[in-house]
Amino acid sequence: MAVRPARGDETAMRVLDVAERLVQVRGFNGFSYADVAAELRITKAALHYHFASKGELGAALIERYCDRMAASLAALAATDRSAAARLRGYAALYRNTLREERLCLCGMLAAEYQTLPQAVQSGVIRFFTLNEAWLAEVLTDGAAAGEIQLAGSAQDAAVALVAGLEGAMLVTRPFNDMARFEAAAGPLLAGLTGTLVSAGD
Amino acid sequence: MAVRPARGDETAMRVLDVAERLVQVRGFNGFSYADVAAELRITKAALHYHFASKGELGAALIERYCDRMAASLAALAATDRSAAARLRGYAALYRNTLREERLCLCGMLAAEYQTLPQAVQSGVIRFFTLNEAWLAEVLTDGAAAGEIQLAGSAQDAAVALVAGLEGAMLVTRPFNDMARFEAAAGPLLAGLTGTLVSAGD
DNA sequence: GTCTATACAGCGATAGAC
DNA sequence: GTCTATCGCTGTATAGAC
Repeated sequence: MAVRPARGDETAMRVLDVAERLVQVRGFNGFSYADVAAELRITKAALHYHFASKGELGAALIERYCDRMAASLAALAATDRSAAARLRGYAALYRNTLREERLCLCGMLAAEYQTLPQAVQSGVIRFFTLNEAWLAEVLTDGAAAGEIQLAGSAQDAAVALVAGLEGAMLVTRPFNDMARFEAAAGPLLAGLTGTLVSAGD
Repeated sequence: MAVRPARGDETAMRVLDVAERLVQVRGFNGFSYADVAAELRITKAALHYHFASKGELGAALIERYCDRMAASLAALAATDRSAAARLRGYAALYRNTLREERLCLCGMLAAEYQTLPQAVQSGVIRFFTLNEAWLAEVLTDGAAAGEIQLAGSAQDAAVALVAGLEGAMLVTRPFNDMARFEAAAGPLLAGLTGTLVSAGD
């Protein structure tokens, strides 16, 4: 089974759905094939048919996650005209994930990074690089249009944004209180756009 | 064995040293009694004498970590006169941890939160609360002295600071490049103090 | 593509000797 | 306080029937 299962492979997709949620909630070292199999009412052996090893499953998870994120970013760029609106839309992706009591898949995997199979590690790197590249472009455009005030490079600001949002999810979930996320995420955008952004924007 | 071992219990302290590093590097679900025992050249059974269960070990880890953090914060408050200097000192605590390729103990545990024994979960909450209370006081004092510009409440700014620093560690370690940490952490302080803070300050 | 059955290592934890 | 020995369970992974 390839890292990227065929789009029509319904069982493989269901496996990815369940495993993705389990990683986002419990971590890569906090779930097992047995957990996925039980939820789908199939056997562990059937799982291994679709994803021979846990590392392969992890790599496929990131692959799909990156694809979907790239699609979300493309949609954001197509919808929102202003850089500030694109950034608010970007933050909303994190907010919506946290609302389901999940962390970002790759934020979770970043914590467990030192224990991950090599293919999963490089996927994590790819995800962050992808995000920062998109953000840096939005920030560069916004700065050129006078919408965004950059203190340093656009790339550095992109890194700071991703770090801030990942951190906001991380320290919010134990308290189960979205107000903490807003307190942590708000200043990230406010500092760039020079505006106060209220919760839910 | 109590959650807080006697200060003179040398073996227990060595166990905590090793376990702490293992959790910070690999996570609570990424290390085992066997790992600790092998490193200390004792048996798993001896470990269980000092910490009957893994949950008890985890609780003791946080207990000591909170004590040490409280001591560091008290030392910072005693040394640095300005609020900005205290905040820089606070950020340096995170930087120094990351330099050893470790995450914050409780940042790591926050990622794994949903899988942790209850006693460990409440310890994580306690750690963040402790940090935010200290930061909120520094920020309040700094605002009163005109050193700090707060857009919202001091408590919200404290939450944002902790989130930003935890996130900076999280997204830096996979890249093994401290420049990423500086890019992510710099704006956190700059936004409060109105100054650009260069790496290493 | 899914099953039963199983291999084999590792896990947290305990009993009891010293 | 540390040991040997072991328990019961779960982990990932595989073989081979259907």
